[in-house]
Amino acid sequence: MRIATWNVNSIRSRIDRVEAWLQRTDVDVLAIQETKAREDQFPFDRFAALGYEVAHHGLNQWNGVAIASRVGLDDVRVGFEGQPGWGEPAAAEARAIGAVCRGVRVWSLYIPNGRALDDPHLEYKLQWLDALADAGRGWIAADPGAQIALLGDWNIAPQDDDVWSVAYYEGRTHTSPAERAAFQHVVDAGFADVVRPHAPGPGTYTYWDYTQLRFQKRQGMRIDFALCSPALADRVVGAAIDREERKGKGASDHAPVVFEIAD
DNA sequence: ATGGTCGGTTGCCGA
Repeated sequence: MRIATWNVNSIRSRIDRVEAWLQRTDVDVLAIQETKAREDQFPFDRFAALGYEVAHHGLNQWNGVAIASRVGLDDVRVGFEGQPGWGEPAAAEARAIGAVCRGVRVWSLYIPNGRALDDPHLEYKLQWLDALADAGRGWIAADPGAQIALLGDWNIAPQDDDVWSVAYYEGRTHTSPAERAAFQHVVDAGFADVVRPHAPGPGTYTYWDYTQLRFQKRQGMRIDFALCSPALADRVVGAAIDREERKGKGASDHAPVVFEIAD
């Protein structure tokens, strides 16, 4: 079974690209982030025409997460227990949706950006990841054989090799010790990055800023990850980052990340 | 050359 995660940066503006990509890549499950659409705006029909069922959670023009599957989509969950809110009053954003696809509990996650080191959004990001780690630890404790995939845009580059320039990110979000520690909390809860062993760095990225010709200059970041529970990680037989999809007019600023598990 | 780019409830904010 082939599973992928992709921050599409608006499903409505990217639907032609997503459709073409699904047709040529043969993935069974796609976790999507930043749909930037309400439920009534999501192009469910375009996915149905390709044989994919979709569970989507979108509240407004921001965030938005979905799971498209052609191997079943059961027990859909919107958000996870303990997921922190944002705003005044604080409310849960559309950043997490889960579903069981052929026995695998798939989560599509859009971790808060953080915005700046001195911005309250950074504390929100850290709390969000700690809550996810706590929830994930509980899921594995309840069932050590659980097949769980935490997929998405984590907005953190865990290692120095994951950014084109360590110096550039000094004083910015995504590489700070606090953010890296928060990412590690999820790893420590039992979830392993199953892509890195198959797509090692340095110079291996999943995101390139639209500005400054970052893609053309190969100046990116690895911030999109597939973290799997032990039982699922044991089944992974391959993985790749589809850098080709970042090319050309109309591309998302993120590339799809794909991994394959043995049946 | 003090800039450059996308997206959407666009003339501003979030990424």
